[in-house]
Amino acid sequence: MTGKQLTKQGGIRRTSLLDAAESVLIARGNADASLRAVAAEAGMRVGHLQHYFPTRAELIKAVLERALDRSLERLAGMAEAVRADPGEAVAVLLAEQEDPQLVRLFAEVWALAARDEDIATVVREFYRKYVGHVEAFVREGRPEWPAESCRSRAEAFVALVEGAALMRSGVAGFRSEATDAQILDAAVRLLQG
Amino acid sequence: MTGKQLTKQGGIRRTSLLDAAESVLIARGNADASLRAVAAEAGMRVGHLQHYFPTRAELIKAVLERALDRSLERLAGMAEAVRADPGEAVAVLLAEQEDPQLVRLFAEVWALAARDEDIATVVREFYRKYVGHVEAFVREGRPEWPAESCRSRAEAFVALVEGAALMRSGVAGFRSEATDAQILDAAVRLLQG
DNA sequence: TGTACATCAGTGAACGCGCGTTCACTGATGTAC
DNA sequence: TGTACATCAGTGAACGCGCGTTCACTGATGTAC
Repeated sequence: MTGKQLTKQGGIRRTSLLDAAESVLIARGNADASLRAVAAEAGMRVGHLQHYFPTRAELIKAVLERALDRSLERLAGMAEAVRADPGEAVAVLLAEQEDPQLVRLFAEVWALAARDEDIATVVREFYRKYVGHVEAFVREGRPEWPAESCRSRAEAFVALVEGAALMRSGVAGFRSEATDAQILDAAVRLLQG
Repeated sequence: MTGKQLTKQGGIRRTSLLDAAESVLIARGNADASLRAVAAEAGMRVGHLQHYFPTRAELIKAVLERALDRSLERLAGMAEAVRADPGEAVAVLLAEQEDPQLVRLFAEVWALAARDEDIATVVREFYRKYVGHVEAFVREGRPEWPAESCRSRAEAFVALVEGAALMRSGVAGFRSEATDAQILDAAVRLLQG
């Protein structure tokens, strides 16, 4: 896709193909997300889809990249909320992760990353930036802490939050207020001691 | 499979089919794990495989059930180690989760559970028992704590440990001693305050 | 403003391939008398 | 101990199907002069 020029209409079509592919990926999973299903969801023909994404691999990669970028933007937008009230901000983060579609998408992301080195690179880059944001939050709250401590706390925080998203979803079904409170407490403790 | 009688040889064959299917599932992922690949890995014909597992869905389910049971047995076997030194026991648990094949298998488990209600039931049951074991560890260490607190701490613990397994793997690549120490500290704090 | 032309948008048929499943079959093993 | 028979183990060909990809094509849009 790198060298391809898109008209205004072309850009719109590309975006709706990504939307369609994302929703098919969430609904059916990678194994059953066929180009025909994606094209149908977008109201296009397969050949037309291939005009924008010549191979299936390119389409899937583009879908995941866009979704991960979106997550990072959401996180970056939380900076002020964290400053105001870290506990409340983390609670909001956990609440956002209750979205079943988001959990399904991330389950696909992890499974694909574990197997496809191309996707794995994208995903590692995502978590590198994710940790970078959290590390900045930690640093701001506890400027006296050494850099390495901020980083490792940020990484442990991300591990907890990602695990919580998975376990609080339908996959494991940990959904009680008491559990949420324990997770929240542990998360905040990692952020600010 | 419920009503099928197996000879001694039949039992051996069934087991090696499960072994083969598990290793193909780990190596290729659910999307690319074909019955032909599994049969070849086991040195059998497809028709022969189907004698033991009439449909693909039954095979996959059996593979996951066996793998999850194995994980639970490993956990149950840790009871004494937890009693002796909880911190060390958790460190061992984290170390075991560094196995890339195990992480890949769990990535498939989560992705499948998020989509297939039959698998989801199996997985929820697994986590119910998993939490049960951890809850017993908490209770033993802090008998004065109320039951609900033990349970919610156990659930938060499992969320942290599962997230850590994923993030410490190739998927995110959080692999520093400092991060492991933070995770360990948070995990032990959930177990015993 | 008009014309020519390159490029992008979109169509539709066809390709070979690997898939899960079905089926009819033979050979091996265990069991009842 | 021997025979008959049911059941399990294993073979191999064939099925229809949906898949990703290729390709030659027409129509629409933008750009250069």
